Amino acid sequence: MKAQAGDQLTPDDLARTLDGAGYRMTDARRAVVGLIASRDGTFDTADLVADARRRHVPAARATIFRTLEILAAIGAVERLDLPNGEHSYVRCDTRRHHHHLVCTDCGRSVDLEELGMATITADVELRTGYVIDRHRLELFGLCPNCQTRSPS
Amino acid sequence: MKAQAGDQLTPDDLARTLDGAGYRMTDARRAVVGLIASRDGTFDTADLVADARRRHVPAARATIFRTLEILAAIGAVERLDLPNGEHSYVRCDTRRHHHHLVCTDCGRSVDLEELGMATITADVELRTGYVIDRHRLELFGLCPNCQTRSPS
DNA sequence: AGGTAACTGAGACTCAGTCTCGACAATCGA
DNA sequence: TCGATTGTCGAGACTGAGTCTCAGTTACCT
Repeated sequence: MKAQAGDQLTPDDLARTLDGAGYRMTDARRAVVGLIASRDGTFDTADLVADARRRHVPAARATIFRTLEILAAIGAVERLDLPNGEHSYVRCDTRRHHHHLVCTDCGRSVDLEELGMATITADVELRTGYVIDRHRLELFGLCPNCQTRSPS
Repeated sequence: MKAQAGDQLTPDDLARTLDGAGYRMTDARRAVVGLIASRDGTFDTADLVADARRRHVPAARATIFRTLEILAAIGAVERLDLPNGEHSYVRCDTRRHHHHLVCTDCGRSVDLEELGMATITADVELRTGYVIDRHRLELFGLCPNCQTRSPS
């Protein structure tokens, strides 16, 4: 795993993206972005709220929700639905269309581009007559680390 | 689409399945199954609760939640996460592994089997070292009906 | 520097989903 | 057929994620 927090979603990288999308760069948003950047794998809003309190970061609960919404809108973060029904978020290391492969043990996630879904959706459109305009694909399993650690 | 309510999830078909899985067949469950059978496309718990009240069906809110949980466990129903973040359910017309193609307009859904995901997950396993044990794939678009009705 | 619209924090609010618990009923063995 | 057992039910309290409101603050444009 050489993907340290850093290739994406550094505070100033984000600042530029936010700015480009017409959002203001505020202390609170910088703070939330900082919290996310220091997170590894999937996280949920409760995690961030707890982090904020623990580290005395100035970001109220509502602000964390609002900021996540914006980050999701600009594709810096994505909302996942875990197999157990819970919601969580992941940082996205690319802004292009992609999918996530999530470790069900440690929550660490890998971005996957170009999985050949276009072929599949085209085929389904032919078979069903639907016009498909979006899909959700999430893969779950054990990362190499957790495979060795928990030999179940 | 010739899949009328009926090839699956008729009350007595369900009764057999429930029984086979060690669950009791009760009036309340029969009632909930009836509500679901008369539903078309995706629906959520609020829909069923409203249906139950309207039709004076004896099934309390908690019971509807509990029954849906069981039906999901035996694969008669599946929980979806709509693009807008809401949860909903669909009847499953097959008990085998499959995916859903949902119309974002009317909510009608088609079951899709065998989309070639095995190839994709095998490829991803090779590339990432993860062991993938489950995935979630949902397709969204407009059904043939809604395409002609809403030419947006 | 000043004006303005966007943003923030605090906390009230909503509502899906869960839990509790006493009453009830499906199933099984006799 | 009749209890006993144990799963299930209804009603309503409870929980917690997510939203909303509103008065005060702040980033940004000029």
